[in-house]
Amino acid sequence: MKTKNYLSGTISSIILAQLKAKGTMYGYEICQKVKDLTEHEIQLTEAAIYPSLHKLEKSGIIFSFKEKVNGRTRKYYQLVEGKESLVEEQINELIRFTEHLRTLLNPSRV
Amino acid sequence: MKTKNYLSGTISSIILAQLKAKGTMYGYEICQKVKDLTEHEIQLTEAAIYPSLHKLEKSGIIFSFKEKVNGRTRKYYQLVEGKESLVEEQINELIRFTEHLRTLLNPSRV
DNA sequence: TGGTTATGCATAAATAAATTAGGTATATTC
DNA sequence: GAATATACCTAATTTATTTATGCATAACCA
Repeated sequence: MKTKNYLSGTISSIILAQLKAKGTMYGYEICQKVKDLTEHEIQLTEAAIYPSLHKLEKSGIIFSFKEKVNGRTRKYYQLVEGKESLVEEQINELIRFTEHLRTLLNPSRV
Repeated sequence: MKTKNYLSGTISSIILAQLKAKGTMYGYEICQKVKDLTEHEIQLTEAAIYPSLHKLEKSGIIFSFKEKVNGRTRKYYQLVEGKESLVEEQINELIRFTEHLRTLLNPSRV
């Protein structure tokens, strides 16, 4: 798919949805998860995800902590407590957008 | 909705889908149609659509002709014959993307 | 043991796209 | 005659991702 530029603006919501579902994840893990869930069609690259994670952390919606696993350092991310409704809102907004998009693209509409 | 940056990369496909559905349309009309179909939530602005239309025409997938209606000039656009499969492919690619996105955002997934 | 792949983080520069902000002009409605 | 709707357009700014790197360790395989 190469996902063209479709991802634009959606990355942060995708990240938040993964964190909401799993609780705690690290960047590389999120990339792999997205790949797995989309049959390798959506490739959330590391160059895209790390800046996005940093931005989300800076905004106070997620936080991180480091842990050493098998000699490699992992930086785990988690939703900040109390921000759940904000997260949900952002995800729902994007879902609503995709529904509108579907309407606009649907060839069988009236 | 303000549609944030969600639209990024989707505009040309939205345009093509409208032209495919209606046959012939002019820019302003496409903007209104998109607004109508999305309860005013997606606002395809003229500043976004005109450059996109010009680009599509330049690429040879659509063509235009002018017509004077009620003293105002309208520039109609239409899909170039023989490009239907290309158009369909582009629309389907975006539909497939939105389906993947839905999976990624779906809170009830496994 | 040496090379490749996988894991795991990160950033700088370039690119691409929409948004912001502006412009022109006619018709209609109040 | 003022505001709104119709109808086209573009330049400059902003913003985001992608391209292209970089570093480092672990695991696999030949």
